[in-house]
Amino acid sequence: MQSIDKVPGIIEKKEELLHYTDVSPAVIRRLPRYHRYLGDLIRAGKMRISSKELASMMGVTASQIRQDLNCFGGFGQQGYGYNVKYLHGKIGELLGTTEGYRAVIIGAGNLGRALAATHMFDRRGVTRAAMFDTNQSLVGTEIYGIPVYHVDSLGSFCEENRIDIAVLTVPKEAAKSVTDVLVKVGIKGIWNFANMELKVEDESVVVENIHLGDSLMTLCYEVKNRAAGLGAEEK
Amino acid sequence: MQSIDKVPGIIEKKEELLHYTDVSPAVIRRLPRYHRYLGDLIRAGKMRISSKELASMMGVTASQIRQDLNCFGGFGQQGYGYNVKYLHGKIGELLGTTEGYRAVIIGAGNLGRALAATHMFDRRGVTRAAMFDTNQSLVGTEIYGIPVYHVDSLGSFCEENRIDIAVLTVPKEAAKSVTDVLVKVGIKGIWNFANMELKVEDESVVVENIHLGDSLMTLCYEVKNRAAGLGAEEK
DNA sequence: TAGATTGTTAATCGATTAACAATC
DNA sequence: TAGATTGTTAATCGATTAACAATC
Repeated sequence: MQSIDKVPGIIEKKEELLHYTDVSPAVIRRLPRYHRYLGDLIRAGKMRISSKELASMMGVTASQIRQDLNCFGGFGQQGYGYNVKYLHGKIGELLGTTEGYRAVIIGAGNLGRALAATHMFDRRGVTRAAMFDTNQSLVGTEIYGIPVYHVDSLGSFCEENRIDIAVLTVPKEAAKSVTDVLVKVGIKGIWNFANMELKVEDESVVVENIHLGDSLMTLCYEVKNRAAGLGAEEK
Repeated sequence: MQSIDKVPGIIEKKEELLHYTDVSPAVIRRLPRYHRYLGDLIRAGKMRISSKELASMMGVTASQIRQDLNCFGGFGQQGYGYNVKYLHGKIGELLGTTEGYRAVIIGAGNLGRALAATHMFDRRGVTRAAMFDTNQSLVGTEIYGIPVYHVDSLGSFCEENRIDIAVLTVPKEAAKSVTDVLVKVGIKGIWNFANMELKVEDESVVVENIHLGDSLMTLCYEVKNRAAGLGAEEK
């Protein structure tokens, strides 16, 4: 059997990760989950894993895992499986963790603070450069080590500091005007928690709308129907 | 043309909304979005809408809307379209807004507070009955009008008050033990914000795992690839 | 009635799974 | 070499779209 540490052949395969504009959204939405599980495996000290084993851990088919990964080139090795650290790193690269993205959080309310407090950003290689709010008693302070500025200075701050991503936790009413500023200064991505679907004309801006309410409703649907379903089965 | 207010025939069609165990998850995940748009239309004073018009608003096909709605029976009327209020109400029913569900929020940190502060719950007919935390300085207080109790009393509270849904905003480490208590007292649904995939053996418990980090990573992927894609097109 | 638009069936498209040859 | 497991093609399955008859 081969050494577990050294995986000859894998590292040399493909040095450049190109942009894959043709990969289906379904595949892309699964990548973070793979990344999470591989992170757990690293922490558990596991060095290699087969698609079969990972599949049974994740509750998906081995075929799907192999198919998904092969959208981006061969990360594994026949007869061996996948090197956990290597695969984790590669998926991380695909997901932009090595790009050094810089983010601002707009809105320093409960949700803004909740997001600021997590390690969600650093863990993914994203720097939280600043927070913005209209509340004068917060302006000038720091929240979890992140400086808070007035929203009025958002535009100039983004111009003076390279900012890639904006996290929007402002009230619905403020979202539009904040977005206009962000688009003007060339923001690349907006993570929108304002309770509305943000539409941006500029094609170079990526918007990810979060609708927690939709998730709650889906849960309620399942609760309602699970109960009914189980009741029916008992009869 | 018919009266816009009265939609003869529609109301009488199907009085009982049965449980639809065979409807695909893809359809169910779209229902909350329809519900949102219909809510907006009500607020805008619109009385009726065709699948075609709604489709163009939402950026989907009219076919999909009709197909989706027909999984649950006919909500529209040939030659007329859909009555906005009626359809909104029916989708709301499907999603359990009329079930009078009662929820507890476990964890009174930033995220717990953020969720407690929103109208997300009342708007969907869900009552926030109580919050729970281990922090003694919070126990006995109220947060946005919701009483805060010690986590130790979670089990007895749920037994004494009908609680359907638990919102988990506790640290990863605490999630397992809290879940055990919840399952024991017969919780129906768990909305899990702890940074891990919660698995519950008991088949009658529905779990909805939220992974905000996955969403952030997807955004980063798109930012990375959009940039690359646009660059390529310019050449 | 004529026009409009649904409900529903049929056709297409895409995504998942199975199978297996390639190869480590 | 033999065994294992990937990468990849082919088969299946499910979801979306198109079309149109039913009907308000």
